[in-house]
Amino acid sequence: MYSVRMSTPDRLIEATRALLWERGYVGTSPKAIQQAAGAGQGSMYHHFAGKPDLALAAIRRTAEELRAAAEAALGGEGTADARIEAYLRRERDVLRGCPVGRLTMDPDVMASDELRAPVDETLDWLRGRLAGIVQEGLERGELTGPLDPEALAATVVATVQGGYVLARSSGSAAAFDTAVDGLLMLLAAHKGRVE
Amino acid sequence: MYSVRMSTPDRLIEATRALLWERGYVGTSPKAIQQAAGAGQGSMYHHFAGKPDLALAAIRRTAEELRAAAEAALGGEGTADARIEAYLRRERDVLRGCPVGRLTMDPDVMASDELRAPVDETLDWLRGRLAGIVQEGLERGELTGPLDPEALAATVVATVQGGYVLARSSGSAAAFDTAVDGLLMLLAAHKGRVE
DNA sequence: GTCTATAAGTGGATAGAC
DNA sequence: GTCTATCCACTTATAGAC
Repeated sequence: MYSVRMSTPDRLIEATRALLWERGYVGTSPKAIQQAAGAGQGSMYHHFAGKPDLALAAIRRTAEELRAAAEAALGGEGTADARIEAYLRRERDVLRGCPVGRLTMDPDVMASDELRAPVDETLDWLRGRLAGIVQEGLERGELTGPLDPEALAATVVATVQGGYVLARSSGSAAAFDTAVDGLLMLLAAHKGRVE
Repeated sequence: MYSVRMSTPDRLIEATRALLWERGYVGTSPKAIQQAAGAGQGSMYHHFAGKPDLALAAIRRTAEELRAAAEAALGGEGTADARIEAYLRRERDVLRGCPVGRLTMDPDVMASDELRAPVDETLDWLRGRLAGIVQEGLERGELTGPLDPEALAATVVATVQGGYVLARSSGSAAAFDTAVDGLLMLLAAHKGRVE
């Protein structure tokens, strides 16, 4: 039950975000959303056309938040390798998984172009942002080749997404950290000299 | 509808495997299983106690198959790095995702110790198997340090699991391959000399 | 072993009163 | 804007006949 100080649409969106994160789209019912939001049936259908419409609003908000959190780590002032490490080590609710990435395993989300778009765009933006940082690092001598920026960026994002899988499977956040440690260990061989 | 030459329990298990892979546990109903298996309601409940029981049989079979497929690539004769590369590049139904890993995003699977066990055990076995190969590679000089076998193994598994996420998100298997390319590129710096 | 009947509850929504 | 009533299909079974 979200704060009464939030508007009903906001409470509905926040409840949907939490449920999508925890149970996915298929596992989330309008009824569950209404109960979590403290809103009635009629109220929900007054503000949103239905479950897909509400899910879209929730997914967009979650995607935007993820982007902001990633940018906070990636947009810093340090060297390329330091910013990538900051991103990899940023605080996460590891056992809950990635609120955006988990949607890729949801058949109904993937079947809808509208619902799928924010997911695709977010992960794509992240890869591009990381690739740019790697490229920059190579140009500045903070990273030394041979290193393909696009490939490294994809590996970084994949390690994070897969780290969530390992953590949830084992029931321990440590598995995520171990995967990140392994990636940073491999990356260490490509650190350039500080000038 | 599976081959009539399969026993009814087998057809039910195979149908469940396919549906779990595609739609997850939450998204799979007994009715859908029965239709895919060409079996009636009564038939299904005669052979299995219910949905969780049938899912357990399906998950166990899928886990065993995954293990066999991984071992086929990892148990070969080549150098450590060649076997890891063989594992990473083995043929996969990339856009369908990992039939075991996707279950970690299923709330009902994670909530059940019985259903979760085969998932955890499979990914854990895989990590251990890879770590052993890395260790062996270091001892034989096929790989050169500094390289923590456990961490590298976790990164390899995470890259694969995350590669599926990237591929499904973008709708293209190429995203998986790019993530794998990035990992192999990083690993290349640790290849020892062939004696 | 397989089939049909039955059932209480949920899923996802529409209609109309307040 | 929010509430209650109503709807039909689906979910996840159980019971008992064949």
